[in-house]
Amino acid sequence: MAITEYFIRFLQRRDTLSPRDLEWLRAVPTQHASFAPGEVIVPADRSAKRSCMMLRGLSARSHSLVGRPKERVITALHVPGDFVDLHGFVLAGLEHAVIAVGSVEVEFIDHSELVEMTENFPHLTRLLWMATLIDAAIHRQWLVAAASLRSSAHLAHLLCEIYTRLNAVGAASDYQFSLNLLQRELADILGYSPIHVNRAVRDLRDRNLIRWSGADITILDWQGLASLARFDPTYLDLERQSR
Amino acid sequence: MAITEYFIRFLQRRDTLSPRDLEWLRAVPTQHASFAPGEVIVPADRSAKRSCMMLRGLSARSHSLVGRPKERVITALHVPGDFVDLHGFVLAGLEHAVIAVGSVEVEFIDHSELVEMTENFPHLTRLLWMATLIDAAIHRQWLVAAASLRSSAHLAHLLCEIYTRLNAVGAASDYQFSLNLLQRELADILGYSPIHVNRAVRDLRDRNLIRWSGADITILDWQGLASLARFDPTYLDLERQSR
DNA sequence: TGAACTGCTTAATCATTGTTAAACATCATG
DNA sequence: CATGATGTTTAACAATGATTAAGCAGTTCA
Repeated sequence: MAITEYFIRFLQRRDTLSPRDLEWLRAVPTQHASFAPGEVIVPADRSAKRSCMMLRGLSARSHSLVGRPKERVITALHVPGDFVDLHGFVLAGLEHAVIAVGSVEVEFIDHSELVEMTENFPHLTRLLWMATLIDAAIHRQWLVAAASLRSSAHLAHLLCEIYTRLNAVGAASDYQFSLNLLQRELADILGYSPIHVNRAVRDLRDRNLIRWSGADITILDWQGLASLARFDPTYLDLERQSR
Repeated sequence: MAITEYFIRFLQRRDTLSPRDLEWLRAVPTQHASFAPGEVIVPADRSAKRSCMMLRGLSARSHSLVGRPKERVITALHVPGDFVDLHGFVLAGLEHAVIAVGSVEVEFIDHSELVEMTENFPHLTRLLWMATLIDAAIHRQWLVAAASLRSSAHLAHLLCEIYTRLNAVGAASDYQFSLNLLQRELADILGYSPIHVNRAVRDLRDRNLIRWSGADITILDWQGLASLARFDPTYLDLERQSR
C-alpha cells in the first residue's frame, strides 16, 4: 500500500494527477514514525532536513509564548493527508513546533527528494505550493472566525472545518468523527479559557447540534451547526481544476 | 528605474539574487495602476489572470461576512515590496478581496510571465514560494497575538510588525512611519470595536510609547513597545541565507 | 477495593470588551 | 464664516469571557 494515499486523495480532490505524478508519489522513499500524545514531531528550530506528512491522528502547530513558558497558542491542526511542514523546505525553518495530539503516525520525506521533484515535476511542485497556500487560507479563516464569532459559534466553525477536511480525504463520513482533543487543548486553539470552552460545548449540546462523548463526535444537525458558524468551505479550495 | 525595486529589497534581505535573477526581475513587463482609498484592487473572484505587487501605500485583505454585509474582517496588511496575490497564481482564486487603504500604487504581472519564470528560474520560484510562506507565518503570528495579547499589547504588536516590515524594505527608518489607517479600520484588523481601539491608542500614548497624529506615527520607546507586545521578529524570516 | 490522578462540569466573582450616545476636532465646501 | 461630513475622544452601561474554587466521573494502580 502506498503510504502517501491520504495525501494523494488530498490532491485528487483538487486536481487530476498524471500517471507519472502518481508514480512519483507512490515511489518516493519515506521514513515512518510514531509519536505518543504530546510528543514533539518537528521542533521549533531552523535546520530541518526533511518534512512530514500526516498518516494517522492529529497534530498541532504549537507556539510557546515568550515570558510565559506555561502558556501556548495552537495556530493550526493537521489531519491525515496534510503535508505539515513543507514550510521548512522553503523557509529557513519553523518558528513554532509541531506536536502530536493523541497518538500520531507520520511519514518523513527528505528535502533532497523534494528538491529533485521541484526540478522534474513542475505540476506536482505547483500542487505542493497549493497545499501550503491552503494552509494559509485556513489561517485567514481562523482569523476571521476569531474576530467575528464568539464561543459557541467559534467552536462550531472548528468542528465544521475539521469534519470537512477529514471527509475530503475519506477519513470521516456520516457526520461522525473522532477528535482526540482535550478541552484544555481546545482552549489553546480557540483562545478561550478551558472553562469557557466547556460552556461552548455544553451550549452546542443543549441546542442538539452535536453529540460528544470522549473523543467521538456526531454532528446531529449539520445545517444548524454550519449556519451558527457561518461556515462556507470555499477557503478549503475543494474544487477540482487544472492548476 | 526598476518598478520592482521594493520587492527586490524584500528578497535581498533574505537571500542573494544572482545577476540573472535580478535581470529577470528588472525586465519583467508590468502594468502600473493607481487606486483611491477604499477601491478594490483584486476582487474576491476566482479568475485572476495576473498578480500584483505593492509599490506605494497600504492594502488589506478584506473578508466580508456572510449574513452581515456591513461587517468585514481584515486578515492581512500589505506594504511596499509585498507580492500580494501570488495565491491567485496557484490557487483557483481568492476567497477575499484586496482593497486599497489610503491611496495605493501597484504593478500587475501576468500569470503567463510567472509560469515562464517557474520553468526557467527555479531559485526565483523558491523565493516567490517563500514570500507566500512568510505571509502564512504572519497570519499565524496574528493568531498568536489575537489569542494571547489584549487591546494595548495587541495594537503594539501590530505597530512593531508594520514598522519592522517597512524598515526591512527601506520604506521607514528612525522609528517613524506613516500609517493611513482609520481607527475603524484598525478595529477590523484587531477584532475590536472602534471605541476599544481608541482606548488602546490612548493607553499607548499615556505610557509614552508612541506619538500618533493623523497618519504619522513615531515610536518613542521601541524597547518598551516591543516588550509590551512580546514582539519577536523571527517569524518575518529576515535573515539572509541561501534557499 | 479504594486512593490518587486526570479531565469534565458548574458556580461565583471579577476583568475585559462591546454598545449606545454625545461632545469635540478637523476639513472641505457653499 | 457657517455648515455638514468625517473621524476622534469620552462616558455610562451591558455583554462576554477569565479566574478561582470546588464537586463529579472515570481510570489507573497499589
